[in-house]
Amino acid sequence: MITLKQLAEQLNVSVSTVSKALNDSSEISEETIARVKELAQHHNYQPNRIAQSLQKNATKTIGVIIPNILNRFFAKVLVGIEKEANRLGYNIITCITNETLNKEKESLKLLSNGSVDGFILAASEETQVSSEYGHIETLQKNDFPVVMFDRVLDTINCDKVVIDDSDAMKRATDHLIAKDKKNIAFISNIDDLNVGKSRKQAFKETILKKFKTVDESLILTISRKENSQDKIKWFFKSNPKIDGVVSADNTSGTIALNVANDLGYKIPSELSVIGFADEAISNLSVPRLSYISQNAKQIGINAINLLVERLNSKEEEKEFITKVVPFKIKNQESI
Amino acid sequence: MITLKQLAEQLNVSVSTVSKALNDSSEISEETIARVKELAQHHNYQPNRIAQSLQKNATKTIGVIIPNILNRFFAKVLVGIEKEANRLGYNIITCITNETLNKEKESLKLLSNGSVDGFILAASEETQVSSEYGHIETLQKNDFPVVMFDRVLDTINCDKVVIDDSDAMKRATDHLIAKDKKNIAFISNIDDLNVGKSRKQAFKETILKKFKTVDESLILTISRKENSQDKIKWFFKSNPKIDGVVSADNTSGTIALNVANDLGYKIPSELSVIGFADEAISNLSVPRLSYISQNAKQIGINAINLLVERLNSKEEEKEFITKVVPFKIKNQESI
DNA sequence: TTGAAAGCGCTAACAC
DNA sequence: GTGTTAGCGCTTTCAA
Repeated sequence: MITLKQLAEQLNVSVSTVSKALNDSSEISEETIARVKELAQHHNYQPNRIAQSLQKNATKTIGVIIPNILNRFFAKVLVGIEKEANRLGYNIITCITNETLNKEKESLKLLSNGSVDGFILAASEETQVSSEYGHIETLQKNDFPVVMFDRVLDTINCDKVVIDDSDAMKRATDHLIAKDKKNIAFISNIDDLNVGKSRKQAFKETILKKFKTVDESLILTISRKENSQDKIKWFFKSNPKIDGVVSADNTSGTIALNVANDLGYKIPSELSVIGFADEAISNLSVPRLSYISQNAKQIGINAINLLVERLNSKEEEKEFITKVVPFKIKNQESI
Repeated sequence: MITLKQLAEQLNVSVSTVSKALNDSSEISEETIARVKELAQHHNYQPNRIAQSLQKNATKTIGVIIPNILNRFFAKVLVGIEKEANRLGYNIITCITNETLNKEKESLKLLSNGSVDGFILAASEETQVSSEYGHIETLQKNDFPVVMFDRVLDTINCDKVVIDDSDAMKRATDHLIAKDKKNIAFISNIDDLNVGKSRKQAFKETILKKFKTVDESLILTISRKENSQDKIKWFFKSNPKIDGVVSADNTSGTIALNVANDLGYKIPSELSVIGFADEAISNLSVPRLSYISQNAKQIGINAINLLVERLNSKEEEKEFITKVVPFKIKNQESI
């Protein structure tokens, strides 16, 4: 990598002249600018980002803290963040917490040594259940802007991006009700998460409103250690009256459909299924899963935009906002 | 963020004393070290990484260039890289090329301005077909170590991590042959990729060796625009004699199984399926898919280790090595 | 129109 | 044992 100094020596001008020339300063003559730029081009000069960062006290880099990149939803959010960040001139450093509080703490601490200008964060499962937020508050005390998405902590005061989970679940359930389903089951393998809990809650409320009662035996929660397929199969066999399934996560719906189809259910006449998913996932079941799409990419795009706005107006005391990204329901053969 | 200078002022010592004390230099008295460390702790001092990077001319950051994070394989590799990188004291900056040559070029250029010490790279689809490698060679000329994985370019001379794709495909096919399958089909939605081509080639060779002939009508390639499920359904209906399926990617196998099950095939007696996948994917089909696991995480771990070794011995002229990570075959109900 | 010098936060050679 | 100084590559004020 060639430096300003080296360019200056070769051109027999000062470092500052070269710097100004490359930045099209009006102080420098057209001719010098041309000379400088030509040599810079020739040597493929690129300003050293680290030096710029030190000087400007801004790295143009964002820390993205994500619980689990194997979860399609988070992967998609990351795609949105990355693309939009690049457009805005930012790089992203990704940390995967693997749903642990410890890794989350470590990641934040590590990156808050000047490596990044701000954070985009979805809290880990462990953080949510432990209610330990000190590490995030520390960040804010140290003047790092934080944007939370999806796994949002109510007690933390910052910009947030979410979808209206409860409404999505309500709409999904209503969909089955509208198809005259009477014994609608709820399946979730994310019952330990806040999102999982609020989705379950919304499901129950919707059912309660319609049927005046909730049959708890039609609610299946699957823990991380259990095998979803086995458990769902057992669930159907134990509850033959089930005629509808709402899935709270992005795999149970697929599995439920495939299991039910295998068991001989006529879909959708005898059984309808809807879940949180996307087009690619819906293709993995026969028949195809009807799904609620969370617009994950859009969530990512919103998050990075909120963060960059915050960075660009660090002095002004703007109110924190919570952006609610609309979801979409896609109807397919399973309903 | 508090700085060395500020600490020095508060302690009435020089900046270098503080620096040395924090680094446990033997030049400094026990007592001073204790005083310095106490204040540092109290202020939660962390050395500014950017300043260190500038000084040491090393960022302890790695650029990871990946074609598509929604592909489970790449997501898993990333998990491996991230975890091991953290263990080794490195951060990673992730760029997603979305399979385009252009984004790949841009990402490499952007990060080679001093942002990272080296690169881990899986070439984009477009790069592979275009055979345009100049951007990678430029990197190497500029003394950036590069480790390629999976999507490896033969003409680039660098450390590499791969699995023996051909052998994996051969073994998978042999598995079906051993089950006395006579009309084994091949399904792929990655026929445009090098991996896809080599897997197809290996399949054909294995079939040819056994049956002395390859029935081209039993080879189904699905393009990005087509709907896999529709096409696979049509494929089965057009070729009722199929009694085995090998899938080259990580979705076709699942879809083939679910479609076949829906069409009434008895599995595995009438039809066996095997594909590239992992445990979570295998759970998405009924019955469960037998699969070839690529040990994606291990590939990532190997890649970062090779890179860091290279960084730690930049002067020595070590030979480039290609690490072949073993694959695993997991037998389940589909076979 | 150009250049000299200071400084971002840190380390390390060298003086005292 | 501690301090002074230079320098990593860059930007920016101020002086010429």
